[in-house]
Amino acid sequence: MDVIDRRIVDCLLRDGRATYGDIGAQVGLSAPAAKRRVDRLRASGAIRGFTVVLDPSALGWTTEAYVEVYCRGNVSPRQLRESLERVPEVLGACTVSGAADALLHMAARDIEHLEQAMERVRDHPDIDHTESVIVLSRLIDRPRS
Amino acid sequence: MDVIDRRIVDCLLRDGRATYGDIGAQVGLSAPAAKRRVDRLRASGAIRGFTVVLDPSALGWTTEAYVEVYCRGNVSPRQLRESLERVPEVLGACTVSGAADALLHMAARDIEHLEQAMERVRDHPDIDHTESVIVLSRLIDRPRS
DNA sequence: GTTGAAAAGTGAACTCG
DNA sequence: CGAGTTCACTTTTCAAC
Repeated sequence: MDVIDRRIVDCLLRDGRATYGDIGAQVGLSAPAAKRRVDRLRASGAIRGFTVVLDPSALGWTTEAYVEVYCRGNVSPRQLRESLERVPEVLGACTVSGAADALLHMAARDIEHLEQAMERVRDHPDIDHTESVIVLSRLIDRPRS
Repeated sequence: MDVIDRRIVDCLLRDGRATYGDIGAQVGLSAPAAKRRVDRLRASGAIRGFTVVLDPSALGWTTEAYVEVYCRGNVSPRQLRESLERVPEVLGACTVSGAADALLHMAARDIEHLEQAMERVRDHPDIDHTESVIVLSRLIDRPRS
């Protein structure tokens, strides 16, 4: 993963459907050379795939929340991941430092839908309680850099 | 935005570089019809664009944190956004319910880099103090659904 | 990096409810 | 008319050199 790979990744972050010709032109490579680099990045796992960036409000899921999860005793991260994966409203989850065991990023159509999803999260036997913060307005949403 | 549009979006969430032929095959349309729908979704703003999904660890920014921001007095969300946008390590930001005014999602190469970025965030005159939680391990990272 | 065959993208003309 | 289809034509992909 060198400087050119980085610049290729930058191109793809801006436009995931850029043609290999365009990518090559921006980094000073021919289209096949650019494609070979992208293929290599995919094979190595650095590039997981490609996706569409949606306007969250444009299709329903306008209600977001961040939820701190407090567990009973010691729960392995693996167990926690497996149970949280079953709740599609959980967009992101991570174990964190501090008093809470994990922090979840959740999204739902509305408050009612969010509440239902949080009940499903709390169904897990190891979860003691949760503390949630509702998102009022999103200021920044950068895909990743 | 009807049922077919939803299914097209699902295809693109799974593979943002899917060909119009593939998309059409999955939703029962010809390639040009699929393309016209995707073009329409882009024009309407429902689709913002396309991007690459990276393995976060594969290129450097392995250190993540969630930062609660407490402001002095009343700060407009617009002002806050404008100053936070100047810090590239801020991947996401939103105003929230509860004691804090905003919650930031930040990423950096390492703890030292993160500390520098947080200093830049705190440079803003309206920010009183911050409380941060370091991410230990990421359990789930769904692009969005 | 270059080449060339196969595949995908894309606009136009056409058809159906 | 809006939405789909087929058809021609251009551009891109991609494997071989």
